[in-house]
Amino acid sequence: MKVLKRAPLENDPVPDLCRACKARHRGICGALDADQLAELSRRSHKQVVEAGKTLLDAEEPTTSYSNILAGVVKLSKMLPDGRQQIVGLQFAPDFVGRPFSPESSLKAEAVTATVLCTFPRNLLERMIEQSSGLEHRLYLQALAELDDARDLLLTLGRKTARERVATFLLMIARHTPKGEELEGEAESEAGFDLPLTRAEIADFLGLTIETVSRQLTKLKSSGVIRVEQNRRIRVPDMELLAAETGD
Amino acid sequence: MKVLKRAPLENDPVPDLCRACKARHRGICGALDADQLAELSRRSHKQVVEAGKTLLDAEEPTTSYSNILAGVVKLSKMLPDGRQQIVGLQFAPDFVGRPFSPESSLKAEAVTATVLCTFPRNLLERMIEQSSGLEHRLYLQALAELDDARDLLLTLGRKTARERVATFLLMIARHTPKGEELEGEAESEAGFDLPLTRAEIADFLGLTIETVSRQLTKLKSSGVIRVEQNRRIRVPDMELLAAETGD
DNA sequence: GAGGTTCCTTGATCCTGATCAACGCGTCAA
DNA sequence: TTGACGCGTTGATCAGGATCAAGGAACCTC
Repeated sequence: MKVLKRAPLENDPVPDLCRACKARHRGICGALDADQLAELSRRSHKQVVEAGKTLLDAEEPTTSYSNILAGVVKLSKMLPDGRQQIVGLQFAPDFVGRPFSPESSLKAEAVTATVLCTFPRNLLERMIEQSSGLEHRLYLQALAELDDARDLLLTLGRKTARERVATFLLMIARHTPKGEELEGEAESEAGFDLPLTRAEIADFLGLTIETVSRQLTKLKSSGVIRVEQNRRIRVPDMELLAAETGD
Repeated sequence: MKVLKRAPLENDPVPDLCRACKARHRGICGALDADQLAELSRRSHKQVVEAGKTLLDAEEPTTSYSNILAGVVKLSKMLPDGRQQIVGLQFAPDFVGRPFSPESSLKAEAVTATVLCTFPRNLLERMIEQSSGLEHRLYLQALAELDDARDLLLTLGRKTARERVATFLLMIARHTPKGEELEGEAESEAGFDLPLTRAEIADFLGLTIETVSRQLTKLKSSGVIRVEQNRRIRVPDMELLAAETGD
């Protein structure tokens, strides 16, 4: 769990792997030179966190950032009276954090068991100043997150409950890596597991638990999806699901 | 309207002003060295566009970016059946464009008469490669836009119609520069003009025209705001308005 | 195996905001 | 002057999704 205090090896066979987590920080490591990578490796640590673990808290000073190696992280905002909205979902190999702001205005929380490589905030911000490649990677991710957020805005502002649920299912299907799909698929049937509970899906889509549940039931009886043991979804025909999203 | 073909002057008294629009591209020019600024100036042109003018179109290849010098620009997305959602509002001195994507997934349109300084897309993308300072400025703006988008997600996902309208009014109030406020204010009364029509406010808030109109009427009869000639809003007590936003 | 807890589904009812419709007002052109 | 048009308001009604309520299934712990 703690840092590997290994000195940088000039002849390291895999010089672009973080030595702490033994993985390539896609989007981070690739932009660093050997010295920077060595320093980042020294001050990173790999951790496996369980579902529900808070990574960043709103109104709390941020002390560390992470890269997601596996798992799903939700970003959420809350109103004083407790109403909650999930404003983003992040998957490997996303970077988790809000650079250049002493505190995040949102909460980042592991949705599933999640593998992270974590490093100090001020180290990253120093490296950004040194390495324009690093900032470029982060900029590209911010632009991608902005695109995602605006897609979700369209969903929340203008789509019906059924369209929202279909949009969500399609999004998760697209984030399920090939090879992690479920077995035993007839023809080109797609299958995946939902990483979120019904309550979380509701908080993502601006709906209630009951509405999410009912819309899933309706999509099931329309033959668009099959649902097995709550979390497991099968989609006989992706086109059919896509036709339900409204766009 | 067209470019000023002036050679860079070493002893220019205001070297950080774009020579085309005679303004500082806040967020852009400040990050450039003298040569870059000269080139940008040469290939920029200042233009005044009227309300409704499209700056960027969804699914169309992007050929130019702009800085807003004055006015308001809306970013919107549309569903095939015509439902529309405004996913962002931009004010001076924002940069308008989506770097590193050949085409935008959204439409950018002037909401009011707007003054722009416009330059070719590929020039900017080349300068980003040369100047890490420039990319840093753009990254900061993208992060700010991301924060805005996520605030709006909370509004669309979890707030009531009344809260949404109050949130919108407060946002416009905050974007009205001091000094451009309306005259004749008793005590610390705030006043401003709405840059958007009711239909645009509705598209921003995920509501209908009628609901926006009714909620404005209700805020008026509650004494939170006064409305003069449709577009002019006065807020006797900002705290009272803020208390209506839900956060 | 009893009871608790979490997660999910389903039914009944309610209510917020959408929809449909009419009208007022200002502007512009014929 | 007249009518058309854009913009906004208001009223009547409707409906989609929220709320309230109950219960089932899986998984704990004791």
